[in-house]
Amino acid sequence: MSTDLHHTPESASTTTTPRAAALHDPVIDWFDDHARDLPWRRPDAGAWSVMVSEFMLQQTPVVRVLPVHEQWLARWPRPADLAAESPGEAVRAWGRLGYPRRALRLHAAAGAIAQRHGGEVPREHAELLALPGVGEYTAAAVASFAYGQRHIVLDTNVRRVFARVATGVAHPPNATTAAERRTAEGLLPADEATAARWAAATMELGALVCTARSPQCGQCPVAAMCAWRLAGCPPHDGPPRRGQSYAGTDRQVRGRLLAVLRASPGPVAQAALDAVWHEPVQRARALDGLVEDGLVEPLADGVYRLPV
DNA sequence: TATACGTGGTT
DNA sequence: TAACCAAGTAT
Repeated sequence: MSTDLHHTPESASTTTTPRAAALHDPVIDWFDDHARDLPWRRPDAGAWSVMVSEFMLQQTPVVRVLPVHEQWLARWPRPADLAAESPGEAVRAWGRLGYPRRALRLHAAAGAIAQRHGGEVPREHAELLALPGVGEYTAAAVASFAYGQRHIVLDTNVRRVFARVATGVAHPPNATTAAERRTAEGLLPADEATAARWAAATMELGALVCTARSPQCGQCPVAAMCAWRLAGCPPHDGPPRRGQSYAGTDRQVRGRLLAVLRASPGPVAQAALDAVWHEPVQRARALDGLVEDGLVEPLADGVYRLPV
């Protein structure tokens, strides 16, 4: 990894172009007027609130995260509070947000924060990245949103905005590329506080206006400067965007099995799990996978429970 | 780099 | 209605 990936204040002001600077004010002004009032964005929201939201928002829409986030912060207001719980309680409280391994990783991250960071969410990008379940995006997001630092924050919304505004294509590539990182660096404001605002603003613009299906270009503050619009809004021409199959997959079986475990306050008998899926080989494979992932604990005599 | 990993709303 | 989409990470 090069130092460029850290996006430190020292490293990037040289790459900001005048054209990039012309985008900053309109987008940030738009954000001032249109930003949603989300709990993790309020002035009294701490880094822990931001971090919990980022875990929950990985591949999950805001509207579904809202109530669960509120419950989590009320129940576990500090990382150490969550760390003191069993991982199974985290999985149970995760409810139907999906990808329950995120609950396990957030619980593990809380443990690491309690143990290695004095109970405070770390400020350093590298320290955040070292936490379980924290990747490049989440580390940058927490450092930027919670601590006001200057980082490129490349989530699916920002990538789509930049693909259109800067690159002139309808959609970003399937996986984040070095070219996208260069584009993002070139657009990132030099000033730290402005960069943090820019990160949140571009994300919100992608979420509310520059959407995947039917962008509201009439509401966009930079429509007149958008490379994609100026090119006539050409349709996506790259490789097909990989869909996520679900029906009939192990993921669906895992979901059903875990739903039974979550609903039960205590251990569950094999028969209750067998009832959720007819095909025994796939059912066994899914259950083994859940055990392997630490989401389920096998007890003696074919009884299972959430991890303690 | 490609794939596995939940869930539910929208078009 | 089947496909697409949603603040990604780990392997």
